[in-house]
Amino acid sequence: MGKAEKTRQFIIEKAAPIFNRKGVAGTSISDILKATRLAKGGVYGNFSSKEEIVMEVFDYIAGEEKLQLRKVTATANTSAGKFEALFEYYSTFPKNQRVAGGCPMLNFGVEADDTNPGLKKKVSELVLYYESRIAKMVQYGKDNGEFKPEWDEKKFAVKMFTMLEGAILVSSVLGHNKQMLVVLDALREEMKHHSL
Amino acid sequence: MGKAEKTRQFIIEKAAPIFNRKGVAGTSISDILKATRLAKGGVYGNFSSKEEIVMEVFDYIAGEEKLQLRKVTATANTSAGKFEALFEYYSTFPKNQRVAGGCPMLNFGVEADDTNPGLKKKVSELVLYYESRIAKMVQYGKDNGEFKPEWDEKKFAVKMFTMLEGAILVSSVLGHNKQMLVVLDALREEMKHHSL
DNA sequence: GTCAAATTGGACCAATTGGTCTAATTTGGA
DNA sequence: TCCAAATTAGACCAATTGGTCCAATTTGAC
Repeated sequence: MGKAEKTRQFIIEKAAPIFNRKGVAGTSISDILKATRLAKGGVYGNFSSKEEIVMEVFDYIAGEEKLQLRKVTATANTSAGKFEALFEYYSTFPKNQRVAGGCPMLNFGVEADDTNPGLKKKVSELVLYYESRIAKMVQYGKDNGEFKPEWDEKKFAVKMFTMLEGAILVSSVLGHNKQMLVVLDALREEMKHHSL
Repeated sequence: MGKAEKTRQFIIEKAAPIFNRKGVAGTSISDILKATRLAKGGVYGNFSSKEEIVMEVFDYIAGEEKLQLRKVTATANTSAGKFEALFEYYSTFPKNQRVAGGCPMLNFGVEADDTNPGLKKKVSELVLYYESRIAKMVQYGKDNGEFKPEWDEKKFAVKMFTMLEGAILVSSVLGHNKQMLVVLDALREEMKHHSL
C-alpha cells in the first residue's frame, strides 16, 4: 500500500462513522478535515469530490459489516448455531459494531432513496446480498438435516431481514432494545418450529 | 383560522413532502420558499427557525398518516377485517400516502437519531402509538371472539411494526414491493393461525 | 371603506458549503 | 542520500446557508 493509498484508506476510516451517524447531507468536508486532521489538499489530493468519498465510505462500512458477521457466524458449525450467534450479536446491537452509527443500509438507504441513485443502488445490492445469505444459511441447514425441507428459506430471509432492520430503527429511536429482543425471540421460535 | 394561521398551515403542507423526501439537513429554506412561492419574510414572519418548521411538519405528517390509517381501518367492522384493510393499504405503499416521501418514522427517525433529540422524541412517541394501536386491535379481536385468547398482542405488535418498517425500507430501495408482499402474507398467516 | 395585520421583495449579514490552487514543506522508498 | 511523491497551510472562489430587517404593498375582517 503506497503512501497515497494509505492516506486514502485513513480518510475513509475516519469519515465512515461520521457519514453513518450524520448522513451525507449532514456531513461536511470540514467535519472530515477535523476528524482526519488533514489539510484540504490532503483530502482533495486523494478524492475528487465529497460524492466519491461517500461512495467509498459506504463500501468500506459494508465490507466491515460483512467481515463482522462472518466472524460472528464462524464460531458455530451448525446452521442453527450460526443463527443463534447472529441473534446474540443483534441482541446487543449496535454494541459490537465495527463502524459506529448503526446499520448502513438503514442510514444510507433512507437518505439515498430520493436523492442519490448511485448510492441507492449500492444499498439495494447489499440488501439482496444479506437476504441471500440468510436464505443460504437455511438451505445449508436443510441439506444437513437440521431443518425441515418444507421451510421456505426465501420467505424467512425476507421476514428476518425486515424485522431486524425495523428493530434496529425502533431500538435506536427508543434508546433501548426491548423490541429487538422480542424480534429475536420470534425468529428463534420460527427456527425451532422448523427444526428437526 | 386567521390569516397568519392559514399561511402557517400552507407552509407546513408545502414543506412536509420536501422534508419527508430529502431529510432535514437536505432541505433548505430556499427549497421551502420555492415550493410556497412566498417571500422570506412570509416564512420567517410565521416561524422563528427552520427547526420550528421541521417540528410542525413532523406533527403534520404524523397527523395525516393517523387520519389515513383510521380511514383505512374504518371500512371494516371486525378486527380481522381491519387488519386485512391495513395489509391491502401497505401492499401498494407508498401509493395512497397523504404526504409523499415514505414513512416519516423511518425518514425522520434515522436522521434525528444522532442529530436531533427533540425530533427523536416525537418519532419515538409515534412508534409507541402505532405499536399500541396494533396491540389494541388484537385485543379487540380477542374480546369479540375473533382471535384466540393466548395470542400475545404485544409481541405481535412489535413483529408487525418492525416488519412493516423494514419492508418499507426494502421496497423503497429496491424499487418494487415483492418483499412487502411476502411480509404481508406472513402477517396474514399469523393472524389466521390465531383466529378462531 | 378603513385600518391593522400580513406579506412582499429584496438588501444585507456572517458563516459555511464544496472545491481549486499554489508555494513551501515533509515524507519515505530506491 | 536523494528526489519524486505526498502533504501542508491557507488564500481564494462563487454559491448557498439560516436568519434579520424594513419600507412599501396587499389583504381581509369589522
